[in-house]
Amino acid sequence: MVHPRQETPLSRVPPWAAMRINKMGKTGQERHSNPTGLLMPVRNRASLQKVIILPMTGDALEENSVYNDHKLNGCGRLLAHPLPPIGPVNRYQNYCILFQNRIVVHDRTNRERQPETAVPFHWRVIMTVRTRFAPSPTGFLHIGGARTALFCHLHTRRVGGKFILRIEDTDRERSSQEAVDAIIEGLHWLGLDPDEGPYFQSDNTEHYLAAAHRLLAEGKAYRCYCSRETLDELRNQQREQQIKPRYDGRCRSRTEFPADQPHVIRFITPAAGVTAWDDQIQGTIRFQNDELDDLILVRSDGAPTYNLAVVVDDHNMGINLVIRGEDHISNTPRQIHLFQALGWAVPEYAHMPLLHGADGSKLSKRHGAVSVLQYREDGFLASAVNNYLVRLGWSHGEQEIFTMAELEQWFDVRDLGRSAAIFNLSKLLWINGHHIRAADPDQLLPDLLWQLEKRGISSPDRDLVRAIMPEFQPRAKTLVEMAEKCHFFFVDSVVPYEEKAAKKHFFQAAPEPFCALLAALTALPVWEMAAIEQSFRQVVADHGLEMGQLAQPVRVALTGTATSPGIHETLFLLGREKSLKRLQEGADLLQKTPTPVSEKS
RNA sequence: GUCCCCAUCGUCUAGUGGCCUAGGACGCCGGCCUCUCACGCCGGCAACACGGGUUCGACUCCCGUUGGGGACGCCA
Repeated sequence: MVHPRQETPLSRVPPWAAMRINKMGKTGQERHSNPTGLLMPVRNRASLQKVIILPMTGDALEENSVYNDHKLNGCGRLLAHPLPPIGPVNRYQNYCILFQNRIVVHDRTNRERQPETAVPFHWRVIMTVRTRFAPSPTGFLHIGGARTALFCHLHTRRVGGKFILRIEDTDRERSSQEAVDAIIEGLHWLGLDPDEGPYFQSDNTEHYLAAAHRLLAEGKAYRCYCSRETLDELRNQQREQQIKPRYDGRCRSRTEFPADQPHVIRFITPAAGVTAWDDQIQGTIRFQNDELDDLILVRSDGAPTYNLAVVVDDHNMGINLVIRGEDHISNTPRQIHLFQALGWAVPEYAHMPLLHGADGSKLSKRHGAVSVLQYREDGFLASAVNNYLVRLGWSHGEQEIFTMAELEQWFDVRDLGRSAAIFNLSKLLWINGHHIRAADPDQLLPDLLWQLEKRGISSPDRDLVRAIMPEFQPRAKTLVEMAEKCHFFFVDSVVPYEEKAAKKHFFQAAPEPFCALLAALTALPVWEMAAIEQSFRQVVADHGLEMGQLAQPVRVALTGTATSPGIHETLFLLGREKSLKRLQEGADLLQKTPTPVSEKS
C-alpha cells in the first residue's frame, strides 16, 4: 500500500526533495522521472548548487552558454546560465535553465508532444540548505534559544548545509555588545559555531530602507501619519469591542503624503485571500489575509522594523529554510507577503514547538531561564545539554543518550513533534551523569580543574586530578558535584570531621584495629593497591571484623565524610604521606576520646 | 476577545487502523550487588482529556467540546 505522503505529484516536488531523500539514507541526491517542460520551483538562487540533467541519450550540453527561453515570456527576466549537466546530453533535446526562481527543463524536439507521451528523463537537484539563527542581542543566550540554534545546526550538518548566525539588532535601544558576546560564547561552548556570520542587521540598514522605498514607489506601501496616541486609542477601542486589535488603514485613504512630516511607512497588506505555507513541522498553516493589518516597515525615526529586516536579510543571505520558534508563526504570513511584494522567493519554514517552564508557559526569566553559560558554571557538559535539548521534541527509536556525531547524522527537523515540552532538570542531570561517565577523563580535566579552582583550591595537582577522575565519574551528576566530592584530596586536613559522619561511624570505632591498620600501612615497603588491600584485609581478619567496621571509621579519618570511592582506592590515591598523616590524626582522636558509646542513648 | 497551534504515564517520548493487555526513558517506590556513596542489574506504581461519528475494528482518520500554549507593538 502506498502511503499518501508518497504520492506528491512530481510537479509539486518541493525544493527540499534532496533533503527528504537524504533521510532515506541516500546521499542527498536522487533521481526522478519527469515529463518535459516541468517547472520546478527553486526557492532561492543562492541555495542552488547545481542541477544535473541525465537524459536517456545524446551528447553533452554546452556549459555556460546562455539559452533564451521564449516560452516563459511574461514570467520575468532570464537570470541564469544553463546549469552544468553531467553525462551525455543531446543539446537539441533536453536542457535546463535557471529562470528566476524556477528551473525550467525543456525537451525541444518533444515540445509538441502530449505530456503523457513525452520521453521521461532523470534530474537531480543538489541544494545547499541555508538556515540561520537570528537572536536579538537584548540578553544572554538562554536555553530556549540554544535549542533553536542546536536544531538549525544539526539539521544543516546532516544535509551538508550552512548554518548562519545573524544578530538582529535593529532595536538599538535594547541591544548591547555584552549580549552579542554572550550569545557567541554560549554558542561556542555548545559547539554550535556558525558556518557564516555573525552578520549584524545594523550593518544592513540601507538595504532595508531601499526595499521599503521600492515598495513605496511601486505603490505597495504608504506613509502613515497616525500618532502613537491615536493608535493606542484605536487598539483600546478594539479590545473593548472584543475584536482583534489592528490598524484600520486609515492613512491609506489620504491624498497628501508629505515626506517631511513625522510618519512611518506601512505595507499594504492584501485585503482578501488566504496566505498559506507548508510548514515542515506544523503542516499546512493558513491565515485569512483580512486578519492581518498594514504592518510598519520603517519607524518614524527612520529605522527599519523586524519584519522588513528579516525578509530582506533572508533574501540577501540566501536563506531557504527558516527554523524558529512557533511564536513566530503569526509573523510568517506578513513576511510571505513582503517576499511576494518584493518579487522574491519565499523560504521554507519550520516552526518548532516552544520550551515551557514547569508551569506550562513559555520559558522566560521568571522560570530562571538563565544563560546557557550558567549551565557550564553549574558543571554541565555541553554534550549533555545538547543531548537533553534534542530529546525535547525529537526521538530516535528508544535511544536516550546521543553523541553530537550521532545527532548530526540523524537529526531531521521534520521529525520534530508539534507539542511544547516542559524543561525538566532531573532528566538533564541524569543525562549529564551519563556523559560524565562516558567522557574521556582527559577531556573532563580542564573543566574539573576550573571547578576546583572556583572552590578555592589554587592550582590543584593536575596529575592527581587526572588520576582520581575515573573514581569520581560514576559518582557525580555534575562537575560541581565532582569537585565537592573529591575536595578532600586537596586540603591539608579534614579535621574537624563532618559531624554526622563522625558520630555515626568514627567515634564508635575501637581504637585497636584502627591503630593496627596504621601500623601495617606504615610498614608497607611500597604504596600499591594490592599491598594496601592485603594489609587492610589482614587487619580486618585479625580483629574478627566486618569490612565496614574498619572501612567506615578509616573513611571518615581520610575524607572527613562517610562517603568516598572504595577504601583501598581512596588510600592509594590519597598517597602514603597524606593517608598516614590523616590516620595518625584519627588514631589520636580515637585514643583521646574515651569511647562515648553511651552518648547515643 | 480574535486568530493560529497543540493534546499518550508527574515529565520527555514510541505509536501513521488490527502487532496495544499501549512500549521505552527520567523521577518515585521495593530488591540485588556491596566497605560507604554512586554506577550497574531486577521488579513495581503510573497515561491514550471528553463526546460524537467513519470502520468488521480506533491511541491512530473526521467533527465538536474542554483544556493548554502562542500571537495580536513605531520588540524581536
